[in-house]
Amino acid sequence: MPLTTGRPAVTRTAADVRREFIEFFRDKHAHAIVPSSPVVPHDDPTLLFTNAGMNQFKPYFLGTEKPKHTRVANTQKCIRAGGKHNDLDDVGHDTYHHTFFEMLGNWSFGDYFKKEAIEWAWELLTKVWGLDKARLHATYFGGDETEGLEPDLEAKDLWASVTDINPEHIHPGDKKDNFWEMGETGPCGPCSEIHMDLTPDKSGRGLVNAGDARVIEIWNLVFIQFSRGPDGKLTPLPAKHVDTGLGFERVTAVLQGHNNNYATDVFVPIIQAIEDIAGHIYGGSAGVPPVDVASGPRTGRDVAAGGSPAVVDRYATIRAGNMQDEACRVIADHIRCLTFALTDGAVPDREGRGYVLRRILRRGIRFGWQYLDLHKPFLCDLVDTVVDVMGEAFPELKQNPQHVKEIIREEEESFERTLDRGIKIFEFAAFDAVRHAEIHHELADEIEIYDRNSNVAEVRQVLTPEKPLVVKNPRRLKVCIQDANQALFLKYFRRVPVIPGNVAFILHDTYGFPIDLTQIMAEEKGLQVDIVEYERLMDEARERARSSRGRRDAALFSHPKLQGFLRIHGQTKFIGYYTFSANDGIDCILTGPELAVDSLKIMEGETGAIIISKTPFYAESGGQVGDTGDIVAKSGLFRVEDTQELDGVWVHIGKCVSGFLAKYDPDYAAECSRQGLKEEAEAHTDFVVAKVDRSERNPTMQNHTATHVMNWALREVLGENVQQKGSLVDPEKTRFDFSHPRALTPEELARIEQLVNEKIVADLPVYYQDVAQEQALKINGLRAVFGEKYPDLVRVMSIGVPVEELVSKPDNPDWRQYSIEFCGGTHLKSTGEIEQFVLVNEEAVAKGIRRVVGVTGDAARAATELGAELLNRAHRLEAGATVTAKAGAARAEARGSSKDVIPGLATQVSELQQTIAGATLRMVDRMKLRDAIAKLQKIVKQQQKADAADAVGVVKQKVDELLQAAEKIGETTVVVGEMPDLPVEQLKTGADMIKQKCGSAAVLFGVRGGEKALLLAAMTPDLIKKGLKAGDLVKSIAKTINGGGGGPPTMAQAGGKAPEKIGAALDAGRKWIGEKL
RNA sequence: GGGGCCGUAGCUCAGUUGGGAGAGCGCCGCGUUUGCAACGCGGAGGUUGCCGGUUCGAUCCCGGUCGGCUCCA
Repeated sequence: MPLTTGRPAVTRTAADVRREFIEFFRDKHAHAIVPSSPVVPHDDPTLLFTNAGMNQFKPYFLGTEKPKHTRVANTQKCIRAGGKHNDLDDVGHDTYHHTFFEMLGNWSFGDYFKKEAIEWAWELLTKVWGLDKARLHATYFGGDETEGLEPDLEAKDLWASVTDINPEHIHPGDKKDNFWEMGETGPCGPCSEIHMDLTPDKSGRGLVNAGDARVIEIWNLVFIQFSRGPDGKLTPLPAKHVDTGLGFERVTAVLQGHNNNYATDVFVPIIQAIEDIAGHIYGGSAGVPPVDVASGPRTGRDVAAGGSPAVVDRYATIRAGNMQDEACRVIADHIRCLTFALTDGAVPDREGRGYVLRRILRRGIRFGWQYLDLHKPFLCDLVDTVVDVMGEAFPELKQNPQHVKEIIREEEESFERTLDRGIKIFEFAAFDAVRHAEIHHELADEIEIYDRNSNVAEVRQVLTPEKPLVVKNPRRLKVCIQDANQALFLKYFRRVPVIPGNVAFILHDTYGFPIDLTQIMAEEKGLQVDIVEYERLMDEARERARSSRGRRDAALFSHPKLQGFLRIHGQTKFIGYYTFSANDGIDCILTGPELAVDSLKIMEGETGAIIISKTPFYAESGGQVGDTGDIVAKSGLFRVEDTQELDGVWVHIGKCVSGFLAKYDPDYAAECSRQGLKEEAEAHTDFVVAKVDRSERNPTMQNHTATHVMNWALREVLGENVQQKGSLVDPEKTRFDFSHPRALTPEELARIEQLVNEKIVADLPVYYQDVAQEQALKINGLRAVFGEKYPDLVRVMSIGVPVEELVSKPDNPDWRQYSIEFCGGTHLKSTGEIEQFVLVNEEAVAKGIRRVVGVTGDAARAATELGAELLNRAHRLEAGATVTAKAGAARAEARGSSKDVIPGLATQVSELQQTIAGATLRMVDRMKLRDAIAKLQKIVKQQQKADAADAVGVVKQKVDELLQAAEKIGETTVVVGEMPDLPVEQLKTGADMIKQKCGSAAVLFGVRGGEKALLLAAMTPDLIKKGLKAGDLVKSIAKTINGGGGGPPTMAQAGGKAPEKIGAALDAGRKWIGEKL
């Protein structure tokens, strides 16, 4: 099946394809080559993963940034999983869906357009790569009446005129296939796709865009020429762009003569590595000559290396339904995805993109586990192969593969535990289901259920076929896991020979056991899963999650109004670096539930957002929170609670707290004037004053500048490997996440604090200046966030040395002694204004990532003082406790009794602990306090133990005394008397002693304890039979001591608030016993 | 962002109308046995994650918090 007409396909490797694409656009058509952006978009929280080549060029299309080059080409690593189009479940099942893939692309930003894009694509495919023209089809946008869009005849004609494509191979396509949009609004335009016909006889004409695997799309040429406004209308763009995407894996497959991406040298080495680990032969022996016994069994290597054209490549064979092969494909795909994602800084986690990765990872493990019998970590061992295959094109893979492997290994081990647990639960459920079926069919019509751990048959329950048990509370499942006891199965499971839906659901929802694994395991045992019920429960759970969401930010981000606004008014001018108030007319007022209503006015009590053309309010960015403050008009006051920036527009979100504010609109005002609405007219021509709340902004600036100094100090103390992973700066604190393998020691924390405070004392001036990115990146010691994308002109901030000096001598080694960062945030004039800095927390947020929290100024002072005071308190307690413990021991010996040697120590320690938990303290102080409290708790424990030992002696003595004074009624000893104020357990032991000694005894103790009274009663079994129940006794006399009580017949207690009535209560008790006996 | 589950002895975990904290394994001691495996007897080991509330009384009920697991968006 020759797909090309040029030189033999086998000689062109994947690396050749990638290189030839790049060379073609660079050398022949003057494109600048840019590196792939990371697959994890650190700067775009709305996007899970980079899922298209255009992601990094989005600002150019939107017009918010100017491109450096007008024509660009590259290969972009992409991950498609977890987001809108989630084909995770198809991966491996077919031969062309991937979680990770490369997108080759060429772009024009207002440079060339349709003609060149079409001409060059055709040139590359047919002339350079020699693809068979008879197999290539092109599509163009066929127009759409509802949109009022004409067909893209320009593209159609170009195909016919600038290429030599068979005119019958040019097909129109509808809006779904041939009109591309970036989102609800924004740049869009018709596109033209190139499809490859893989049918043996080149008869695939009719299958273009039919979703048939035999004719696949390989290249999409998008012509961006419109912008869709918020009203849904399309307006032509002044600058027209080209955005193309050529699926690297697909085109490589085609060029190597395959209709199967896994047969290319992109995947074969990985599949071979899997074969070696699993001992499975992919593609089986189909078409492979018999094994040569003398040279041993064939391995994958032989075939790939052999390259004998006579042999059908078994990596190209698809054995439908062969799950071992499918597992190999799944694993090969997933390990590529994981290696790239982890390399670019993502980490498997239980939420967000980390969760998507975890799912991919687990899917890989599961396929290996289920179909290839790989029950030990194996994915981690495949990382090296991926690095071998891809490391040349993506050198970042070679940086630290060991790290990637470790993360994967740990995940594999933890999933193994999950599987183990799930399998146990499943097996009990399965056993139960089978068991019940048998009972139902073969055995008696009545089953006795015995209590566990009891050899004597104590019948608890009798089941009959007419009275099946139904699971009332499926959570009780765990009972069955621990007890290999059939009685409990019967108790908790339905009598049906299927795995109940709720069991399957809980396995999935709570224990993370994949449903299809449950099903497969059930099939193996000849059981079924109640999948209908399972799905119902899943839907229910989904509905719960869906109904309870709704975030303002998300709504705002997707708000189409702002896009339209941007075009009319342009970007907001931020003037807040040096000024804190501005005078301007209101450009736009947004109100309504999702800020969706474009209003003329905002009234008192209404929440909404205000947009003005210049503002001193800092919008949340670079970790610094948005400013708060007021927007003041003559007619009213708007309180700004948060400031956000969207594509260059500053949005002041808050509430109108008095009067009203009106949009600046002279025309409307004139209209109002004509109608005699004077006040209204004034409001619409009023300039408002936007004032930042300094009481919040000042500490925020303190914290932000401190963050920079701290970032520098962290590297000084912990080394070069400290990479910023995130930060949050608000008026209260600075929170900073960075890569570091272990917890910080108290010494390190103290050293960091010290370095920062030294810089504060030195009162270094803060400098900033906009510098070309290229130039700025050369500065020695400059800190940038890994993976963050910066504009071409960056704001460089440096502390202690002017930016000009840095730029003039970028490689000066001294620069490492200064904090130099890219930053758009607001800062102090000099470090002295930070006043003081302390670290108040240090913790792990993910493997290899630590988080520190620091405070400045007054908060730092307060934390330091409080720490000193609490430490003082702890030390005093400790000193006191040690002394009194000794004295107390002596006294206890002398008196033979001691309830509490150090009065209130336990309470004081617990109070101290509570204070610490909620307080802002220096981390080093907190650590010291923790140690001190641990010591104190030890003392408390020792004391309690000693007390208990003492009490036993006291109880014994007291019991003897009471026994001597006890009266005897018949065979029964009646012991009624007062006991010392001891822990209840000790008193109960005393009552037990009496019961044991006497054989038949009624016991009633009374205790006076400060403001409380306690009664404790106990009865021997013979008396219970006679109707003397301890519970009844205390209930009947509890009211005497102004309290209440109860308990089982053998032992009961009551409490009350009248200790002086103990005597009376005991008398009443004595009388009660006497009457009953 | 919203759910679910778990936290009890060194380990694995039991423990329901709320009423004196348990089992198995492991550990220590003694015994049985030619020895091993095994068994028998005895013992140590607990702030029931932490804080608060309800109650005469909380491992148990309620609220909060910390940590682990898990699902959905």
